[in-house]
Amino acid sequence: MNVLPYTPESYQLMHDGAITLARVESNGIRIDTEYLRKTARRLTRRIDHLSQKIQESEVVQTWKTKFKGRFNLNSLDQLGAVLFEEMGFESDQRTATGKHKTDEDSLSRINHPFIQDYLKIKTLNKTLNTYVLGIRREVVNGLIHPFFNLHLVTTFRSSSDSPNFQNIPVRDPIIGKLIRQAFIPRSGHRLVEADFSGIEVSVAACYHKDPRMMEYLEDKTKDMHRDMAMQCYMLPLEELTPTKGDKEDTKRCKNIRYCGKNAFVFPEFYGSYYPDRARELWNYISSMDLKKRDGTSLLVHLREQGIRELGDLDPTQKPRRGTMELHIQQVEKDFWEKRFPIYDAWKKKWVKAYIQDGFMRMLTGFICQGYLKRNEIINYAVQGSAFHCLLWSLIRLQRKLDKHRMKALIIGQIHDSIVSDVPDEELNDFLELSREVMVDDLKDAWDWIITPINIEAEVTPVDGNWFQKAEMTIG
DNA sequence: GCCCACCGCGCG
DNA sequence: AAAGCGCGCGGTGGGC
Repeated sequence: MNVLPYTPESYQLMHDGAITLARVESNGIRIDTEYLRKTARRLTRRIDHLSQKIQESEVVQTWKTKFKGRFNLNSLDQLGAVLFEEMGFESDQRTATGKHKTDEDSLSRINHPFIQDYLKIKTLNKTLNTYVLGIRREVVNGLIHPFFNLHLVTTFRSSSDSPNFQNIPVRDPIIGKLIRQAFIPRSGHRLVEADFSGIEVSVAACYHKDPRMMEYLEDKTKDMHRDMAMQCYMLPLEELTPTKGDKEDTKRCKNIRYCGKNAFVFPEFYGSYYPDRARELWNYISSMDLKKRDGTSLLVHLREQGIRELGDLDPTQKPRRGTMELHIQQVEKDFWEKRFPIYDAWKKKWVKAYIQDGFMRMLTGFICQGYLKRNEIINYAVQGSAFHCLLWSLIRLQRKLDKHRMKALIIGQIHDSIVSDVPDEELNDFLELSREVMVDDLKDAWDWIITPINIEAEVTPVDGNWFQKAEMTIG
């Protein structure tokens, strides 16, 4: 049986959302085109220089001999053939269609000086082509006008294109700085980014209502990501509690916590399982240089705890003793059976109901149907409703800005955050309005939100740029 | 010259 | 029993 994919209230949200986002698109985002021009030149020079350098490498020599006139440094197919068929490097990693994988993870296992330079060139090319040139191409009268679509995504989230404003680099500080310096406020303004903290975790909790998760969300002294990082890396709490005023140590703790969050907690929520978790947690130790306060690598620390190697990661074999694989298998079991059994039970119940009914209804009234995999059934409801919290807030914020005849402009949206271009003199009012809408009004409007909602705001200096955003506490 | 599948990678 | 969710974009390589 087919069901209308929306209820009247969810239809209204899409309708109001489309109208408000049209205004956001029309406002546009100011771009420093002169900076982009210079950056393009600099990047091009660096790429040329590095490309020159690797010409001497035996890999390129072999490559040219094999492919002659067809030689193309950007061809990953050719690179795979050179490395794995010609030069005899081992790889058991294959793509869905059976080709050798040539992503960063696979390539970095190859011990050859060429690889580092090649990966560097790849990153610089991506930065230049997708971001510097891609953004500059879209500038009209000093502004870009990214589209924010509401009709494309299966989960009823939004997407953005031309250019995509939802994937601007930020995780790599060097690349993030390079690109974000091009995003600037209008004269006398600041850029303000207001985002929900952990909205997907909160929304998920509104579905499953696991009491242990509720404790984590309600008690600000508790920290799930930190706790899981402790358990995964077998560290005492003390090792994850930064020494006050010590910036270096704060960063060390932050990095370990980051790995707990992004290599264990979120992937587990999305449906990953222990072999992949063990591998990523293990790789992060070297790539992020994770260490204890006294400077010993977590690899050494784990060895002292009896974990000497990663393991075979073969799902048909039982993990061996003394491996990270076995340890993380146990952490995973504890995670779902002991820590969050109610969450676990909800997942099973939710999937069973979907298979029985043929559709699911989100807390925001949107309806998903069709042939979905287990992980999709679990994740769609959470991802969609989390975004609807943002969309509802964006609509409401625009109404309040209009009502108060403010000059602040909403210029973009990134799934759980709102980006605005705000005159300096309106800053305090704007931040207060944002808090009012995203925290108070939202909870008043939707009584299914049974968890605390928190937001953070990051603000740039007047006439600064997006890279200079810094956190501002607004409750 | 255009279209498409695939791969890889940027973000939440 | 299965085993990471959602996007957009750039490049290659093949087909028309």
